[in-house]
Amino acid sequence: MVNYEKELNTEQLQVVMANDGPILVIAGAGSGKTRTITYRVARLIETNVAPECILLATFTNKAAREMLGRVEMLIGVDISRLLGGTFHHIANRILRRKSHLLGYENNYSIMDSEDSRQLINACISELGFKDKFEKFPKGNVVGDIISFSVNTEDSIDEVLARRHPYFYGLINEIAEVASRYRIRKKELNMMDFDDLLLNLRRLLVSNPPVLKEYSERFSHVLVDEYQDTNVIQAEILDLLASHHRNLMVVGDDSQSIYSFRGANFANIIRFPERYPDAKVFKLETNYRSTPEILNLANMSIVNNEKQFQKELRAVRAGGIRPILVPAMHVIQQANFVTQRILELIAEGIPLNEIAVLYRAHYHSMELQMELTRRGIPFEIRSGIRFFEQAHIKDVTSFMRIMVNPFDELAWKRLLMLYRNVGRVSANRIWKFVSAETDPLSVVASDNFLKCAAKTAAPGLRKFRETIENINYLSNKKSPLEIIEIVLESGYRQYLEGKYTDIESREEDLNQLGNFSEKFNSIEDFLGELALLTNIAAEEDRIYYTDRRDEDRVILSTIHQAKGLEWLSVFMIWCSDGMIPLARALKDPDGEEEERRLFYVAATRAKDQLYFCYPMLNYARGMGNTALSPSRFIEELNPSSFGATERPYDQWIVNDDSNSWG
DNA sequence: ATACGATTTTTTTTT
DNA sequence: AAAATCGTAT
Repeated sequence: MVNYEKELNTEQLQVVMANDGPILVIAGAGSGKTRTITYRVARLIETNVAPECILLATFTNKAAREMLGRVEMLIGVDISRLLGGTFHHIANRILRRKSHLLGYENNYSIMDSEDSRQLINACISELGFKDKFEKFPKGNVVGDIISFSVNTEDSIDEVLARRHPYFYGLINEIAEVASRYRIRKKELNMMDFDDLLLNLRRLLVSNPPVLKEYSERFSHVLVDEYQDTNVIQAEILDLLASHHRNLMVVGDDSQSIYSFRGANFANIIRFPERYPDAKVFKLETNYRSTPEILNLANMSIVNNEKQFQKELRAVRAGGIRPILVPAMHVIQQANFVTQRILELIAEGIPLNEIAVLYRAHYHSMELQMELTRRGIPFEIRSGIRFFEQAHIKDVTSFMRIMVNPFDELAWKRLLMLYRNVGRVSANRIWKFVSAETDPLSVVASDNFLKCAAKTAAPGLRKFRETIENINYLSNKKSPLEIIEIVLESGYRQYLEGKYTDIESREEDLNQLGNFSEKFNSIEDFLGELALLTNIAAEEDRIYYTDRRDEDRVILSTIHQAKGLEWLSVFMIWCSDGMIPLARALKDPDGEEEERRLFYVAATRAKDQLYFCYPMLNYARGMGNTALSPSRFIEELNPSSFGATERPYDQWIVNDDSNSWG
């Protein structure tokens, strides 16, 4: 038996022991939110709730896995039947069994953002808008507009007016693209990320027996990071919990930072209105940060108008005040951070207890160079995702056409890998093979070689060879085997010709192969692929060939740092225009959201917090421009304050060590 | 007409 | 770093 009284504080214990019924938990940063949910799940199971009757919605799949792992450790019960993960994962799990009710094949594939961008671009070309208009928005921009409109349930009209007034004149055309995109997805039996949510809601709303089945099954629904849910996700939860009404949502409105994808913290603010009988708990004791860090974070967030009243109390002993470090320019900023990291290492702080946070991926460029130069190992948690890298998508495309021979996007991607096969030939070949009942077997025919230009024939022959190797003896090959075959049949040479870092790319493919072994079938594997971000974050039990230097400094966007903590946190590019990001301020609620982002970054730090910004920045076309410190820092230091009242100290770096600037 | 390589532009955040 | 664009070669 777990000793709940001993392992939890009073606030947490009340939540864990609360009776059935709707529950809202407002949990400040570092207040033991994850711990509370974990113990609540353990408690439910100890009181004889079957694991398969519990639903746990989290922000990342990793978070779910970690919590469930801890539950198993606590109570020693097998809970593999408990459904937990992101909304997209949960939706996928349910739709795999039920999507035929909505007119999909159950083997639908999930599009990642690249797939979706390409398909939208195709729609734009097919409709002739690319030639007709001087400046028609690109696929990714149209994709953002469509997605935002779906996730907020605002019309395309409203989205354009609010976020892209520049394209307002093209409203009809954009709506036409959106509708064509929707039709094409359906024809291809594909769902994008938004479709997973939309279709789950539609399934539950339009099929009473399905709603009955799941709402009766899930006697307890628990949700983490509720402040970052959107309307559709909130409705899905309401539906799934509609029978038993045991819905527990946990979140912190001050940490709502995903409004760009439709998250609306009105969900958490209005929860008591939707569930008038909801019990409301607050976790306000912060175990993570020193009072100095917390003081700064609290002083910052009170500048937001829209928020729940709450007060985070520190329990830790006093430490040092956060430190503001103006640097001359970007290079000096990188030098300072690197220098300070070396000092921290010398003081005995482990590398993985140090993080550098920033607003946008490209803010880390100079620092990466400097860390590399000084030989400090680091891990980047930003930028392109593992499964979206070209070589990963190339190889998995072979698997995709094996599983679904009518996967147009995969076919075209593969064909264009070969010499003298471009967009036009790939289209022609696709038209030819997709007209057949078995597109894969026509690859062997003579006509296959002839349906494109003569110059393309050698490449197509090579493609045919690879397909034949994969289908050799008509054995169904595992992902691992397919990767090996693809590499052996010429892809390795292709990589060598195209990239400079082939070793690491081949290593990626090996990792992909190992990772695929965790799945029961190639279909399962492909089905989940698009929902994963990177292997390291998703699967920590994977075997790395080399774990020697797993101790690394973390470089991450603020968004990806959510929920994590480090002893020392550096926040770089703290200049106005970068945080808040100038572009984000176009939205009327942008400034408050950016302040929440600043708050999230600051509350990641346990002991030490550094804000750095360059005073001069070289911008293309404008030469050197002067930058001011972020308004979020300025507002902490009103002129009425003396130096001791200020929540931070300031350091002057004198750096004459380089002549680059 | 098509493919490809060189050049230029462009980066918010993510399932 | 990656994608879009442009010019040249086949």
